[in-house]
Amino acid sequence: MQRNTVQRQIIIDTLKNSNYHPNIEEIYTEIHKMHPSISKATIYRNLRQLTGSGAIRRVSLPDGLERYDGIATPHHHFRCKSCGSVLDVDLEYSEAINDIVRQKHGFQVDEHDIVFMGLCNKCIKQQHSRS
Amino acid sequence: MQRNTVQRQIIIDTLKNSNYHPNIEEIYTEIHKMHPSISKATIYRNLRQLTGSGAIRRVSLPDGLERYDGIATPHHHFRCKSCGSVLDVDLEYSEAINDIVRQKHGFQVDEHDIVFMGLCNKCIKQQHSRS
DNA sequence: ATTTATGCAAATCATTTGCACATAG
DNA sequence: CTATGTGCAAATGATTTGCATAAAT
Repeated sequence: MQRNTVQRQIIIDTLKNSNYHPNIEEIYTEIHKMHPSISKATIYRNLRQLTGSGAIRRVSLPDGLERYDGIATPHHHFRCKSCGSVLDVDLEYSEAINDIVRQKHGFQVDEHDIVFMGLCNKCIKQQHSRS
Repeated sequence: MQRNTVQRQIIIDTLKNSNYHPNIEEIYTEIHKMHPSISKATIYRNLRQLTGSGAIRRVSLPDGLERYDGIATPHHHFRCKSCGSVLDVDLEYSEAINDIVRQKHGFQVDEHDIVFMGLCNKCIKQQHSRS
């Protein structure tokens, strides 16, 4: 049975309080400030475990480390090609699209993730001011 | 200027002839059968280069190695949670959804990837026969 | 009391890189 | 000829694991 350790709770809290989808390195750095005794191995083990149990979500994107998301409900992401930041997208999660794929291919479709790519607002502004 | 080497062509051909999105290990193994002198470093370098130039695509999925796709035009994927295979999804690529996100957030949205997850036909059958 | 989790360090696995040589243009 | 690419082996970086100890139930 899974236990409720101090370390695990700190990891969960850190993730819930972060809204920019940190990778393991960033999570470790953040936690290390207040709790320098928590090891990276523990963070790795817990992130894997929590992802498996559905308590948190992993966000896989081209390039870069895996990122983690404290929001467990499905939602979509935007990744800025310039600064690399990953933002939540306010777009209704469509069950209907799962059905379309199921009907076309016969697969059992449980979920889907969408990753949008382009330039974020900050980088658009910077590009304009540079010209 | 980029050159046209024998090795690069073999890597491209191998990818075009594969329709199941191999990872680097699988690409290497396949190439190694016929061309044992081609090194893994060369495959790494070329996959990176070809992805950068848009000649091939990288498919990033949770868990597992990066996969590569010889089809350069955007399309979506399905990943079987049971056997791990990655299949192309026959679903029209929608530019409209990019616009929706652009209008809502202000981002410049160039493209998006959708990954569906569930059980593939083979694994659905196996599940039934096991019961 | 027993099982699960932690911290550390070492091991493993994937990927990149330095370098001497080869080859495409 | 010269710039780019290759193969090899070594280096790097991320992640996992073995083990003794600690903590949760």
